[in-house]
Amino acid sequence: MISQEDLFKNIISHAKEYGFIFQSSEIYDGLSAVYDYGQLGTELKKNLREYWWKSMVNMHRNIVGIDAAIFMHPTTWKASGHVDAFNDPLIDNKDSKKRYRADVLIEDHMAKIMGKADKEVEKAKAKFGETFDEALYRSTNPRVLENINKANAIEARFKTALEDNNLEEVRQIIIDCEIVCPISGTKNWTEVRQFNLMFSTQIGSVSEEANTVYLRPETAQGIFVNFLNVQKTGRMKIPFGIAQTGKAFRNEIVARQFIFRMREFEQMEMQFFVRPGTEMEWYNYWKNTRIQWHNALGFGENKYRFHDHIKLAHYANAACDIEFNFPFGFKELEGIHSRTDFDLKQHEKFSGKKLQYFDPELNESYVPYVVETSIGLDRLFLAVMAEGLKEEQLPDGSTRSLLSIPFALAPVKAAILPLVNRDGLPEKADEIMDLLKFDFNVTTEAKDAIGKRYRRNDAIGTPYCITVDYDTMENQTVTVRNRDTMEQERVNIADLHQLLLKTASLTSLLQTIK
RNA sequence: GCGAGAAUAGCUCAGUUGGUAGAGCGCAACCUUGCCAAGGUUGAGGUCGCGAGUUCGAACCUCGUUUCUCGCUCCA
Repeated sequence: MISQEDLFKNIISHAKEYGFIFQSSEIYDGLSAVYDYGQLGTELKKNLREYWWKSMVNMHRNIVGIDAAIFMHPTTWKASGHVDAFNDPLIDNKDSKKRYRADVLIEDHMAKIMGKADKEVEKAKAKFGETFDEALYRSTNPRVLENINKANAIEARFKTALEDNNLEEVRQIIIDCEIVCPISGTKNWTEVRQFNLMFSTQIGSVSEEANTVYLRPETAQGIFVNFLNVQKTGRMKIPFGIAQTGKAFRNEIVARQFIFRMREFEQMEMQFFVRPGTEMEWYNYWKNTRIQWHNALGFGENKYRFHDHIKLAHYANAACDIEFNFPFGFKELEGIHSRTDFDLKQHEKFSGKKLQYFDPELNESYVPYVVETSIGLDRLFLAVMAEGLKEEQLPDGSTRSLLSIPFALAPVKAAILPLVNRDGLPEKADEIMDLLKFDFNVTTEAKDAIGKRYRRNDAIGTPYCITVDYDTMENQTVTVRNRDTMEQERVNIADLHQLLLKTASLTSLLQTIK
């Protein structure tokens, strides 16, 4: 039995060995938390993207897709809250050289003070026993009140400082509260600085402040700013959705776990615009629809779970994650958020343009509410690799490396293999490839013993090995070997296309979710 | 960001006290080969992650650094 950690290491080395994923700029020692997709990884990733796109866009008559630019007007990110909310105030202790989040230090300090008040209450509780009125004691005892007031005062001051973006004041609070470094125990603090999680660059030749643009930290805003363009030109009627796949960029302080958290990653997301008041209904609809989509991959329902957010982001009135059981535990794979009208209202405010929909049924205009589904393509890729990769024990005692992913997702659908590399068999294999290559990614290979070629294809997840033998030359049939069962059946060459379509195409997978 | 571990051929890994760089698998060519990682011959591929230091001499010892993994931390 191999451990989860070993499994994860196997995934990483298998992904490299067979050309799924390479570290970025490897010959220069790599770039931290950036990865490249190789020849097979690109195919698999493309299939996953297409599975998502077809099910979300093509299979819903009221959802359309766009492809917004990565660069957006800088004001976009002021409106969205990213310029403020994506800034973490950081402070260093000069003695211990440790770096802390200033807001965390202050919040911990407040928690400590509140803890003192709670302790006082506990003490009194023990003293007075059952007759003790906790609420009354809390609101009257001077020592408890003092601590509560102290904490509230700090909180108010801190909140003001954050709202004014006053970093010096944040530092002053830390000094005034006499917060010490947990390591060195000193109050020798540096200035508070902000570490922006957005990457920035300049447009034009002069690097002035006004020309600073950001690489988008999420794709959603490209949809919100195009809301009216799409609604009007597409004559869309609420409820309707706009979908998009594309790269997003975050300058993570800690980016780890292979392709799970990267600085550059791909999102697949859909913003669904609904009549205000109906958002919870749609929120539940999409929770249900999305989990079904995941379950259609056949990894088992116990691999997924919902995680409802208790602490909601500033834009949301309901939010949950679909978590997947990765080799390193249950982690977020997809987010479903009820974003209210926050985003569109913000863009109205900052742009001065109306972003409203006239609802003919109600005979009134309003800013629609938004329900978002947002999934990380790279995380989905990792989930598929983790589920598929197996070291299988065979009855004869040997083992084989098997990538048992859904047929529809396989990078290569079929390998056409001449039994031997002569007597016209390779040419026959080429003929079969010409029949299939327009609709399916197929390969042909004549080198090495047939068994070795079977195993190589097992390792990259090819569902079928089509073998051309001497009978093929006589009666136009081939043997078709199933990747998972290793069993073979004889099939007419003329039936191969239909077989792949029915069992290994995206169409076949999409039909299971209707 | 902190702490721990790791880095030698495409992959998995040996490498003794500091003394000319190794294996298995894989890869390429040819031969052989009638269905589950077959055999043979030949060959390519490494300044041992990178940079300093110690030493007559460093894959090996010391320091720094990069990258990866794990645990904290963080995470719209």
